[in-house]
Amino acid sequence: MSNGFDDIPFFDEEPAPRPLRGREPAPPAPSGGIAARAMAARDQHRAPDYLSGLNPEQREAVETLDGPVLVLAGAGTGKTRVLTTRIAHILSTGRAYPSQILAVTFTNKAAREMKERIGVLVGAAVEGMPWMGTFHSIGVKLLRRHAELVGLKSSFTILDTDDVVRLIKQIIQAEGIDDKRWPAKQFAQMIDGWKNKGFGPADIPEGDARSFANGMGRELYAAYQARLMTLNACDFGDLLLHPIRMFRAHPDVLKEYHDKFRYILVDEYQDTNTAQYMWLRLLAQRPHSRKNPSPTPPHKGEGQTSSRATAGDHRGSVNTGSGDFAQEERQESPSPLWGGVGEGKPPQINICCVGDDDQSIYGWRGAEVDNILRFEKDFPGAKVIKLERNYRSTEHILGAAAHLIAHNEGRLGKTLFTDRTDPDDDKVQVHAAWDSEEEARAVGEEIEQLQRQQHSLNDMAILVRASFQMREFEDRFVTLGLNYRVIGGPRFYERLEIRDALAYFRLVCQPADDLAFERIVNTPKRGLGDTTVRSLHDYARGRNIPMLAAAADLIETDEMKAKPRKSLFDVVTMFKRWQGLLETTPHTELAETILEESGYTDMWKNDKSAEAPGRLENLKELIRSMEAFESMRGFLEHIALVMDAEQNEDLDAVSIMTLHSAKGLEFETVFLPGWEEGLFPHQRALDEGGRSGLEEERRLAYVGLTRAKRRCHIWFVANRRIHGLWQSTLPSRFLDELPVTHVDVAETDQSYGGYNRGGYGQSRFDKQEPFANAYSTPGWKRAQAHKTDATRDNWGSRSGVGIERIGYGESGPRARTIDGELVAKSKIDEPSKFNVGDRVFHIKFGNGNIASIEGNKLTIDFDRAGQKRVLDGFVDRV
DNA sequence: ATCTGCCCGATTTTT
DNA sequence: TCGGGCAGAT
Repeated sequence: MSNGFDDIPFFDEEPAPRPLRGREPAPPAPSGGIAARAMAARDQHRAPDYLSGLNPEQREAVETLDGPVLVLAGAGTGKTRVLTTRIAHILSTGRAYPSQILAVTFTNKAAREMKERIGVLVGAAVEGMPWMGTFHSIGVKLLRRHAELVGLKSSFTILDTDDVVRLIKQIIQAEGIDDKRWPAKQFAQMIDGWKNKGFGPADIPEGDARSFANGMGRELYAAYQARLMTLNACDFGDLLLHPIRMFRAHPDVLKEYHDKFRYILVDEYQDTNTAQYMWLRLLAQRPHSRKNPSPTPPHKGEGQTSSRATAGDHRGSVNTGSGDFAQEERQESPSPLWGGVGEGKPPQINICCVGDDDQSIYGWRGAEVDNILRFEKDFPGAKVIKLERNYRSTEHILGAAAHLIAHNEGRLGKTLFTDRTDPDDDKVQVHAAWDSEEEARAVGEEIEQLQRQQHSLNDMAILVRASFQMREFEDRFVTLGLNYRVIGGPRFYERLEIRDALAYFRLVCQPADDLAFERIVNTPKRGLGDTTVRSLHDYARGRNIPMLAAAADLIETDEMKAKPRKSLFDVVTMFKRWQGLLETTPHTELAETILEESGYTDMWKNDKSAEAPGRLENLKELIRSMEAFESMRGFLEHIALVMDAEQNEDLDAVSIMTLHSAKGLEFETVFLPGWEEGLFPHQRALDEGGRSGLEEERRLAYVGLTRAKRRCHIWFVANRRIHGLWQSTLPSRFLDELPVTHVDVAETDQSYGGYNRGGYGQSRFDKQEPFANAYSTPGWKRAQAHKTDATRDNWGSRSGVGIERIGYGESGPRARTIDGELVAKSKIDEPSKFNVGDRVFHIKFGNGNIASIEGNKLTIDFDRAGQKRVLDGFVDRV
């Protein structure tokens, strides 16, 4: 079973015998046994430290250890605290050993954080929790152990997206399909989508199979899987699917894990996809008692080795099965796996899922909100605990967020509250700006203002919908000399030189890694061009051997011309040498040797381009980061799964990131720019996702709002450049969905873009408290009074050009028409009423002369503001 | 092999 | 509009 990859032996994981409550034939509930009663009594008088300070709901979530539990944890309600305390509680009550707890998260960051926080509670015991990690890292662990059961060797490599795309491209080309017409990238996404749903090649819906490359979808997918097998490689999806397949095919193995995992905890359950859901179900089920319908204490079944997985389980293995088994399982809720009707007490499943349906924002990448909505059906008798007491934000922020999210249907329904009210708290501020440049400028000023009041930049964040919005803020902050950091930009591991170096290391550790081979065989240049690689490739494929092995063969023959043959000989010899050093030389030293001897570092040393020194620096950094690992293999494992680079924490800087990457974070002050129709909600979400797309966007808005602890500023602009074209935009419908009681329409002392809602203010979605009412607040009225005719002309409906649609591309069936609303749509064909040289006045930029005219767009040299491009509606002749 | 010019596309992102 | 990717030329 153990294959030498894991240093933790599987069967020796459990510490020396010590009576476990769970192993005794005692009833599960703490109301029964003597020990339990004693514990309950003790709890009443002297609850353990870690329980004090929990509110009643949190405490219930921590202490309900028996049976399925769903914790609906709203934003800022102490979710992580509950999760970590629950684990501490399980451990300290002796319910399970650390190694008997399966705790799954989505991201490495979450796993790290959880580990840290449990460490604080239980000390070194956290080190004994090998089954805490991401779905993928646990999947890898399972697979390394049982690789041979799914036809892999335990040394398999994990391919990242880039490798996958290159591989698929090869396959598409090998099939003689035009890879221009049928892009590999697109197909990689399709495969990813199928894998998210748990579909193997045999399982994909006929329509899907047909829609790619004239019906070749299924064949290509199968060819891809076959190729992965010969490469001894997995993609990310396989890290989930292979274990599922293995568990289905080998109930005995599954049973080992059933017996092992006494408690399962899942973080961010709303983000699970179908494959993850199936994976969890397999691990959480207790099929033992189906054979034996009489009520069985959960942990009694130690000796029931005869029990097997249910027949339903064997249906369609992931790769070979037929039919849509994911779908089938879906429809069976409550599933017989959980102990169906008339079968007596359902088997006990100590699974605890924590999540928030209102923060489900990853539907587009396969997450099924439905998993969380269906929890009670899936796990009959589940206890659902709502955490609604928020410890993060002001009442205004919570009020705004709650009112917004209430517009969604299909939610489990929570309302966050706080009892900390402070009359000094700011309401949520809504600001209008002329264009995105002004938006950035105004946000910059606001930040400087706060900075003058001694607020740390680290406490501020700008959360955007799409990353192109970041640039303008960056530009502005560079001008201002304001520190900022962009979170979630291009990553360390994605850099060319890092990927090259990793390819060398991969090939040393895993000689069958053809993708790595192809990447570096001619890097640095060795005169091994396309022709050589192609013949190597063909030879290797013909014999079904790795390319490195093929190279070793071919250099013995006269297949090749002398020059490439010599180069190839050198490559093969180098790799043989390095492989020999693998076990004897310290891995960091070996890494340096590899990069030196291969000529890779020299390649960059001889490169006189500006980036070269930086790349060399990155390579050094790469080797430095290897020091933390035991071996090169260990390092590669880490890099495959944990591909983030640490940020510089010391710097005091404003964070700029997307709303998606902000989930889980909090800041004193949050800026939410770009609340315009078409951008947020994003047009594509609307077009492709319809109603549910809109709801996901709304959840994204909810996530944005609830990141703020004390101050939240929302911005929308009148004009935004999209794909190089200036488009006039409408304020986001989400603004209409904010409650007037918690929101202020802010006046800025900048020139602002006043905005007249006209008939539009009648919210289309909000029956109760339309935000339009805010426009009768004193603040707004004052703002109105400042408006000049020039602005009204263009913001109002008088000039009546009208805008039919916003967003990009062709107008689709969902394009909105707002009668007589708003103007300033770019119109190239109509002659301008202005002439070059005209003296004009602009509300924001003052007086200037028209330098050129392009349709309704004017380039004006302003006396004070310099040259700007503006729409003709915004200026008047002087 | 390296450069140049043309064409396409253009949310969100983890593992 | 602007940048990345790729095909074709040098």
